Amino acid sequence: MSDKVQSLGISVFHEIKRDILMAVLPPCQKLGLKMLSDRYECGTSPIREALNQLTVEGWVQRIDKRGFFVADASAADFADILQNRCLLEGEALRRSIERGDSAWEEQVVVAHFRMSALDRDSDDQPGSTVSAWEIAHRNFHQALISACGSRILLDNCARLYELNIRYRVLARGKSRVVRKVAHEHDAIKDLTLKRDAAGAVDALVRHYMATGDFLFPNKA
Amino acid sequence: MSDKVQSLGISVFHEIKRDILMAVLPPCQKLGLKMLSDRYECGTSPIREALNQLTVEGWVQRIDKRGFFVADASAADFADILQNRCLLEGEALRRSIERGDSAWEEQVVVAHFRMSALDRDSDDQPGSTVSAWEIAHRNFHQALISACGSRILLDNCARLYELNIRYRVLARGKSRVVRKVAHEHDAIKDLTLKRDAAGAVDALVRHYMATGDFLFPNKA
DNA sequence: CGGCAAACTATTTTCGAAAAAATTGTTGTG
DNA sequence: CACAACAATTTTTTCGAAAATAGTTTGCCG
Repeated sequence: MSDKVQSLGISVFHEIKRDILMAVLPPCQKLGLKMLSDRYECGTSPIREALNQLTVEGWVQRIDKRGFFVADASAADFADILQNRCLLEGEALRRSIERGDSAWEEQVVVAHFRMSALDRDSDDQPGSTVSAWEIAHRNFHQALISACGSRILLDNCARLYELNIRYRVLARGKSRVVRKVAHEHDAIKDLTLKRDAAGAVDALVRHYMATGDFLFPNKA
Repeated sequence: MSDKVQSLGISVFHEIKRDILMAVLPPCQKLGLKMLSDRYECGTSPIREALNQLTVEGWVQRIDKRGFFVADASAADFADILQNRCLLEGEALRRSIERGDSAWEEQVVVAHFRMSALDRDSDDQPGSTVSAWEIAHRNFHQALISACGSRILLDNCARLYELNIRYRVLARGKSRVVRKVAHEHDAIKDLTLKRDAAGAVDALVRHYMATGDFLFPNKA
């Protein structure tokens, strides 16, 4: 299925991104060329290629002639990501509800069903791979906004969504209690299918803000 | 002032971006490594470095193992950029008006004044350099939203703004008449300084949409 | 002991060439 | 004449090393 024969630079890009996202490579970690070259078993050219892209996407910070570092993580940055997600996904959901056809509705229903099926088995072991639930959750949120009609908006939402996951991973362990989000997802799905744009967007935004308060109770 | 000793990859990044923006490198143009290596007088490594970053920013399209191309330009893409600019800059302006202090007001006044001073000398020769008015115009719009408080939002606005310029350049010559935008800028500035968020955002959005209709009268 | 410069080490940046893959061109066959 | 298989050429991708720059240690002198 997946293209086995793709450039090293591209596969290394995804590997490094995953390792930063899963906090295997912690914030501010120096990303030396030699170290990465050993770790991912390839020359420095593909590594450099990946790092350049990751820099633009906000995963990596570059200091000219001084090297690459994993992007710093802060409550302020997290809040910024959250705010922008609310703005962008809110608008995207509004447009999806306005423009979505029945095929889109089906997508939403299926994605929600698959995610719900995984809710019981909370397999969030602190490994280095993305859990099945994480993928299903991502697909659900993606499905909601998939009919918005704007490629740029979708790309930005996807980018912010991934940046956000890192904070969930970083905060994992700090809070024992697992928040119950299933009913929130249910509400978003139902309001969306009822084409209640204002209600659905409101539920989505509150869903995100609640997550934010949960991870960083101190800051606004 | 400017750091003379910066990496080749970084300077080439800006050069190629400028050439795509100024349509010296037209849409869909094949960007062969050898061709670029000759043109910008350096090895292929810095070129590749620049192209990877430009790909993420949306200036260049990459097809794995088949090379790089200048991103295609279409009325649909232009409309998408425009819509997203309205959404993002609208929100950014709203937040700026809410949060901006007197230093911000000064910035807006100064930027507007400097742009107005250049309005008479419309020096938009079809060269390969960005005109003084273009820079002043950019600064004005940047100043308006500079107090929004969100780095991510500002970065996205800057990116979309630049992507938008290319369409202005591409459409140049197709329409003889130069649109008069000075009074629109005046209105945006005045409403902003009056802290009339709704009015200012409305004026800003209509300003952008009018530009869109002007460049592509056919499409929505 | 402390500041400072020279020498040394480590790392990033850049180049040029080898390896891998795609594109083009050619020949032979149905 | 169409078309598939094969050879030749071009281009992308990757590597390894040279050049350039940053960081560190050493040694000298006030």
